[in-house]
Amino acid sequence: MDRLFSINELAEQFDITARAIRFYEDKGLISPDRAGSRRVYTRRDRGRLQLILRGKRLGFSLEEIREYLDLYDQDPAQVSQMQLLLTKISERRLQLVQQQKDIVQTLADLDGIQEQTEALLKAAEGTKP
Amino acid sequence: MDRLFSINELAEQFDITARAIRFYEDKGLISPDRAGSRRVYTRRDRGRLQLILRGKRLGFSLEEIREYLDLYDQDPAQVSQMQLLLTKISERRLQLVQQQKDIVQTLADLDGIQEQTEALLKAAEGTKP
DNA sequence: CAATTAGTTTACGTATACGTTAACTTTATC
DNA sequence: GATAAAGTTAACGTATACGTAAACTAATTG
Repeated sequence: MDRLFSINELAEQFDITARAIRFYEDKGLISPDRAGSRRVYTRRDRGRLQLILRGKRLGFSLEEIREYLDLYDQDPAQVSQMQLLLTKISERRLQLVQQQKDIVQTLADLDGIQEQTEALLKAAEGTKP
Repeated sequence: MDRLFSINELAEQFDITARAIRFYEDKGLISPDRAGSRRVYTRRDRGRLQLILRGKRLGFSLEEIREYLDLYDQDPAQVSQMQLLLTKISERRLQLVQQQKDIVQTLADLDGIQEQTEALLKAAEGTKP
């Protein structure tokens, strides 16, 4: 049940290139085991990759995503680091809430344009037949 | 009441550089009038700039934003273009809805990490005093 | 065992989104 | 009328996120 994946399997699953996955590794976002020289990915690695792609869809840079992944990895054993962690979380939260507002506004805008366009289409239908 | 703006006024208002604004013009996202050689921005131009920045916050490329702005500009007089317009709108809508889901999921993740961290902080408080 | 097939590293190339001088022109101010 | 302040174009530089080609190795398959 606990499958392992090759780099090309993951690439296919997520519709990205193996090159991209290697690049994320170069930048320290993911660290698969090796079997000899071959990269071997666990389900956990796969989950990380999913988080990376979600971060990208949200418009974050790979550097920002790396910081974000660190939030998950932090074993918050050291109290000194925990406050920093909470600070980063609330910063990230502010960005995301702003994005939510932007999306709501943009979807409303699109609604408007769509309605106008559809109305004009209907009017045009009545004209020609 | 219908103010005009210089490039540096706009730059300051939106906390970006004049260079960025000129760059958006180079890429065809905005086309201010000129007074001699100086760029002069109307309130409408200002609105466009706001849309550009919103698009950026949503992670769209300038090229995508240009297409998006075209949705606003389209005088949908030609029926043939209207169907294309509606198609683009629904494509954009799919992206934004996916982003909404991503944000909800990510905020939930952050909630989890934050709760855990705060619980650990409280436990640590009880330990040392 | 020859030949795919899959994977590896290294290195250079490229699109995007500006930053940063440089050299020049207007416009405003003293 | 000199000088500063604001603006202009042109050109080169830079960080990010990969694409692409080369040259190699290891594993599988007929």
